[in-house]
Amino acid sequence: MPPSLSTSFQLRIQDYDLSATLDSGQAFGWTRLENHAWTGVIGYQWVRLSQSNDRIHAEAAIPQDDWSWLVDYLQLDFDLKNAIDTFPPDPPLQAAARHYPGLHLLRQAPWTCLASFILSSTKQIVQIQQVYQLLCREYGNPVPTPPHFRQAHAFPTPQALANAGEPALRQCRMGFRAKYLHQAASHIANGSINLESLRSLPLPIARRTLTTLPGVGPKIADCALLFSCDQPRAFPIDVWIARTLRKLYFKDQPVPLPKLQQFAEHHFGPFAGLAQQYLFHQARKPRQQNP
DNA sequence: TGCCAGGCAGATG
DNA sequence: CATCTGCATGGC
Repeated sequence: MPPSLSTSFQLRIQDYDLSATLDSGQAFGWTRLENHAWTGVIGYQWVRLSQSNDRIHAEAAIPQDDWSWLVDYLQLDFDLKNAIDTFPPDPPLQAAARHYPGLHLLRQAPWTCLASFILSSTKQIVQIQQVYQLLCREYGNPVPTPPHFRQAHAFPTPQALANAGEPALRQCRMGFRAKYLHQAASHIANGSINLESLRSLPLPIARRTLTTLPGVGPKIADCALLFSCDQPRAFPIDVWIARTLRKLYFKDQPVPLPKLQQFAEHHFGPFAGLAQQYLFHQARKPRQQNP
């Protein structure tokens, strides 16, 4: 067996906060273990991730000779400092970015990401995580899992969810979103929309494509585009971000969503979506005064 | 207990 | 355009 084939992987890295990143409302399939470790499934790979000082540690279920899928998912090569340098010299944003050094954007699989955000509307993050896990266990393919860990499953394919049917999906506690998820899955499964192609389309075109799907409006479209389709200017505006933008930039006036969207795109620059992630994290997990 | 949650679609002025 | 409402479910 070549020495490069191993179930474990380590990488030295600066400016990466694994826990903040996995727990920032981008991806819903991660389970926090004790001592700051996480387990989840990337594609068809089970992984356990942890961080100590300047190292990311990964443990897979089966030996790997190529970890690029992990590097890609975690965006370990992404130059965070360079991106933050493009932010406007805007005190509230600069402060938010300083509060969460090392918070990155992930690069998820487009279908997994789109589907999980279809489930997200007017649901709390904890509930989205529950429904996500339920869907994986019911309709996802089992993946190799190390002993002493609960059997893991991949996220279900569009075909699997299309075949399941709306009433069955409703059993997974997603309520009225079952119809949206089922229709979206059917469209993707029959090829009328190619999610991978969104990665090379201009942002406005990619948006228009996604919002033709039932249950996908501007917010969910931008989540999928930002978190999985290489669209760093996408700027999802949910209730938290809307509140934050109104408070920080509009003196708490009731500015309508389209106006906020327009403002954000002009104000935050080429990595607007990353700025959004810092503002979101700060709004959702306000940190008590820094020492 | 009631309010609200990483919204959207359809209906009304 | 802008605003309003119904939609399921469950955490706090």
